Amino acid sequence: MSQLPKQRTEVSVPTSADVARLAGVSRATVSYVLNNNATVRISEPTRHRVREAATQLGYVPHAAARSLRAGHSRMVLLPSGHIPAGPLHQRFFQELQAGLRRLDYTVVQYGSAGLDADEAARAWAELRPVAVVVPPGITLTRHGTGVLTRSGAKAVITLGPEPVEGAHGLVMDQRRVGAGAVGHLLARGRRRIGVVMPREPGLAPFSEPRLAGARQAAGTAGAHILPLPLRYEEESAAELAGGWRELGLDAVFAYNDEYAMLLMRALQDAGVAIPGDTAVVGADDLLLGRLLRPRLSTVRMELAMEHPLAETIDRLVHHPGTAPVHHDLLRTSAVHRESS
Amino acid sequence: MSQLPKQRTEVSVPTSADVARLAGVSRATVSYVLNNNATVRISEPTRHRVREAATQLGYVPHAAARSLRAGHSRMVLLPSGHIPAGPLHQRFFQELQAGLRRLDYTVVQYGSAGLDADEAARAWAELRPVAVVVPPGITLTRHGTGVLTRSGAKAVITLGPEPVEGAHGLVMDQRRVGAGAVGHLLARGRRRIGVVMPREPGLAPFSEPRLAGARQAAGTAGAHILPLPLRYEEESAAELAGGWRELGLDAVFAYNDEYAMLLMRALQDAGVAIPGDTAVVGADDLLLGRLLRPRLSTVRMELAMEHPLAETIDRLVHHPGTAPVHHDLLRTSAVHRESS
DNA sequence: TTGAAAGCGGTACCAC
DNA sequence: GTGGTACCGCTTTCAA
Repeated sequence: MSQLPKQRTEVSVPTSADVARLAGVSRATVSYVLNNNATVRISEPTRHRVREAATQLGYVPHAAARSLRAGHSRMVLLPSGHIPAGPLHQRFFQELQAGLRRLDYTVVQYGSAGLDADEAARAWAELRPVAVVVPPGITLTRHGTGVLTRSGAKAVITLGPEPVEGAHGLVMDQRRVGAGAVGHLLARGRRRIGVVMPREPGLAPFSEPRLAGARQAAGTAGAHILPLPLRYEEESAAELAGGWRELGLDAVFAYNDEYAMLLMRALQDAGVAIPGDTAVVGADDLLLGRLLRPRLSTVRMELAMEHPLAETIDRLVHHPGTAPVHHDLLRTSAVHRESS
Repeated sequence: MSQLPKQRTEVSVPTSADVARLAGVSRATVSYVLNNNATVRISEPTRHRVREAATQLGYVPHAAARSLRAGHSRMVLLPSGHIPAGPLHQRFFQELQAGLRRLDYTVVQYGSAGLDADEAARAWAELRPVAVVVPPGITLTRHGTGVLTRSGAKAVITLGPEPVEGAHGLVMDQRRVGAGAVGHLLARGRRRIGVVMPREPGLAPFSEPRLAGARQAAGTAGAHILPLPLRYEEESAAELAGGWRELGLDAVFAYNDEYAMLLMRALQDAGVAIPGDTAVVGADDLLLGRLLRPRLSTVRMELAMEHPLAETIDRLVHHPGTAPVHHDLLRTSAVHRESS
């Protein structure tokens, strides 16, 4: 465009060469000093000059250049979707992140909403992460797993409801949630059980298996299951509650505590007695559910991990090639309160 | 350790050189073809052979190498903390992310919990992002801003309650929330107003300014403000409610709807009439708040953005050096329901 | 139309 | 102790 000798309006970013020049040493020395390389002995005055120069220039090493040279990164990639995580996942990721940081990994969440499964896997692979942890709600295919491992990922771990071939599966089988809720309702003598299916997009990876689990539990007992689509809005709940008696249900598993609270209020407003006419069970054991009257019965979820996931990942990184392992981590327990 | 000639158990990751070799062309040609470079004409047979080779090898370009060569990345970094985002922020980030993706940026969240402000800024700078968007709850210092811009970030934007020198501030002044709540309560004739201060760590960046805003609004009207520490647990709420009458309050702004629901239940259980004895106001306008009886009054929050943030960022990236701009985006409106 | 080669920033081997 | 230098994977200029 311009004939000018390359505009220099932007102050150029200092490199290790700049530090070397200012300190009057070579780039090699700069690298040794700043990385506290123990295999080589550098005199104290030199070390000082290098550090001085680095801080003076505001030098920050270039992670990409470093990992390019090293041939590997210490980045653990967590694809993230658009689903607001429940309390279980929040705690889980919190811990995972803290654990990985302690082991000196860089944890990065990559927003993958709106990409199809294989596009997404390719996009992740471009970053050359050393490990990828795919949360429930994000689809990972067999092909995607292949792309990731072939691009150098030492550990590909899926947390989704379904195991994926080639990836390690620390699976959280959502069917347990449905089964737990329905089991509880059956034990309390209920036989015609509605199961709320959120209409909100993106929740299907959770709601479908929960329904399947509910059906499974009901099947063996000869009980009846009826899916009930519901939007997370008062009008939708009022509508569902309006036709409630015609449904002939004596219980409902409401997907989670939030939908349960919504539906329970609508049922009460429609004159349905709880738990007299209909028992209501949620899931997640939210604090707010305990504030209702009647107090909301719920399915509590916990993760059964012998070892923190961060350490498992670290082990996989050091010993790759381990045959994929599949564990179901989800433990559920029905919590009986007053609504069932 | 071992004398073996470098274990080759791990299949090496295919590079553009591998693709070139397989296709019988040079690396340059591979780059041209795979990037659809329009400035150079490559024959159709060659293009085909290259693409063929790439898919056969499962070639995925190395993002770090690419941006190293290019001298810049298209990565927008979103540091993230450990604070569960409210509905406002969730929507906001959802939109931001989608918008940035449409403009072909790579959006990456970087877990920064447990790092001090300047360590964190340095860690972000190592990734050489082209832009950084710092959400409320993450501290960015003036120094941190300097580190980021000197490392090549074209846009540093803070969303925190406080503007930061050197960074663009799309500020969300949380004082408005407190002021809105208290203004509403004053208008309804309340004069002795409690303000719930969550004891949970990490919420101070929100709760402190909300309290300040409450004080400000009360000050001009000669009303009284009393901070009320509260843990998000039933016992803590029961304790607070137990000594309620001695506090002599006729209203409470409960930080947000969740704390409001918790406290309101405890007050009702302690025999405090709502809104008769004490008015309760939350914030966030959660659906669940509408399900209580009395329905929870709240402060609704919205963002007033003329332009989507993604486009603003894109503009800043193309025209850096723009003087930092500070806008307060937060618009609040008190929503009167039944609890006040 | 294609290829050779330089160079982005950092690390580590090998000389001196 | 310290410096020279090759190289990681990719893009792009310049020549052929």
